[in-house]
Amino acid sequence: MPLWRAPSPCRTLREMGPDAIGVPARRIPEATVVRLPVYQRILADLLEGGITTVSSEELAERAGVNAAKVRRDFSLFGSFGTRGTGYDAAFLAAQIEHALGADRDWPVVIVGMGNLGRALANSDGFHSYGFRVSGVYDVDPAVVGAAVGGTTVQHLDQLVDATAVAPIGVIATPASAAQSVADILVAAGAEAILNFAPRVLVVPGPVLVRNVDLSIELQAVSFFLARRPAVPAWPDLRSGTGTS
Amino acid sequence: MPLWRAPSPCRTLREMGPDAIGVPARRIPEATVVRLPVYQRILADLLEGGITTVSSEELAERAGVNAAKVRRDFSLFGSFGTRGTGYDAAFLAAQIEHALGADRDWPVVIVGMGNLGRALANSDGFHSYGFRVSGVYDVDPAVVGAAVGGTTVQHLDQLVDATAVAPIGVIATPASAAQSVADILVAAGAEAILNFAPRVLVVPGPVLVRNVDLSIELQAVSFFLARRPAVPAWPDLRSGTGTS
DNA sequence: TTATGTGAACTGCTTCACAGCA
DNA sequence: TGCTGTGAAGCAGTTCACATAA
Repeated sequence: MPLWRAPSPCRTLREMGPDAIGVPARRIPEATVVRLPVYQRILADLLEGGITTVSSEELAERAGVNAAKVRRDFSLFGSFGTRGTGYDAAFLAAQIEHALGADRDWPVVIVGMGNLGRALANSDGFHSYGFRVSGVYDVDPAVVGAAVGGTTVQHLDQLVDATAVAPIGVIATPASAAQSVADILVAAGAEAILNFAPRVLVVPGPVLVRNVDLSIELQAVSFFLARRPAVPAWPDLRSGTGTS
Repeated sequence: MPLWRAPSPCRTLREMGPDAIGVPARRIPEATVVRLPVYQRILADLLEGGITTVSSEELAERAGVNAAKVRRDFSLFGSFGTRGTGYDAAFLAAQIEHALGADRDWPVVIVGMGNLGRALANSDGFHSYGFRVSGVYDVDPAVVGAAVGGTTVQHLDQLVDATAVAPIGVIATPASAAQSVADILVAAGAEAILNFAPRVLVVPGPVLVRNVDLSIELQAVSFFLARRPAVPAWPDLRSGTGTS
């Protein structure tokens, strides 16, 4: 997770004003937010397979969570299901898409074109759900000018106010450069920063920061393995829920 | 986050038996586990800067969390601090290192040598804290045989039981290949899988799975931005806590 | 009959506030 | 006096269990 849990405010629809279209005002738990993309992916798979209706149980199984959680998650946004039947996959997918803002255009700039930056710039996830890589930056002369993910790598100096048209900045630089890149992104008007560098960033209040640290998850793995009761050929308690 | 929160059991030290050396038996919350690497990083910085003692407040500020949380986190492992003074940075770092299992050797195999796989294989995080990339695999003939992160890329077919000496498998393949790679890793004896592919994996009970989905975090960003009260030039409530 | 939507209970994590110790 | 360690309170997220509706 990700990782560093954001204590984000997560404003309700009612607080949002005009955008709230008959949906009850609720605070959406962050835990729910990060499950929405998973449901969305599964619904897309189902639709592609010609399945038009799905129950909370079916969805829960595929998402590796429990059915009550699925129902609770959706109920936070309104009543999308039909009792006795389940959810209309297409309708549900559209609701989630809207909730995630995936029906809007989200230009993204990525700073740092090492392997990670290139992986991100080329990934499906950064070219769908409304996202669009509008610019990629680096400082290495050997990299500047190259074509990556549909754009040409520009020098970081060019970033000055590129974020005026790209509210989301992604930091994929080494840790040592992360804070100064964050400062540049903020100065250029970034509203949110997705930080892949292992550093805690300091940014002004209104800028949203989310951190993803690839090696923290690995360290969490070693933590759990280190205190495992010695590689048990232990009876299958459950098989199939994926996570855990 | 990382992301998909693992409802992991997180066994206590006492349950662990022999390894528990006078430390109180407590269940360590997952939330604490993922903070330990952050503390560890900060302590390393402090030590490098010649600072030998640190208070929970100082540490909290640098980690972007609150001081009570820092104290609670450490107290779960024992009483490491000195009242009136703070924590001995080196001692604390050693305790965290031990808790995370970073004082052991953790061979890791990585499957999928696209940009992400290469980023991981070359990253510091996979070559420190006890981790060691013992093998990297792919199926693309154009990639097999190349040198990456200190080893040579082998064909996936060679993986058969490489995990006998590498309990941790990392999946950095496209989503479509993730489940079959997971099956191979499990068959080869993997005890834990760190999955970067956007797919919920199905694995037998005792295998620990943690998922990191790079684009879910991006989608969470758009969720929060989408319901922001319209780019407020809004009074700094707080500046400096980084995450939010 | 079936499966949603939800009050209520529960579990887990965070934060407060202060006793206890250096 | 200063800062840790921790009961107790508070808050967030999950799960139960069932009323409700198709």
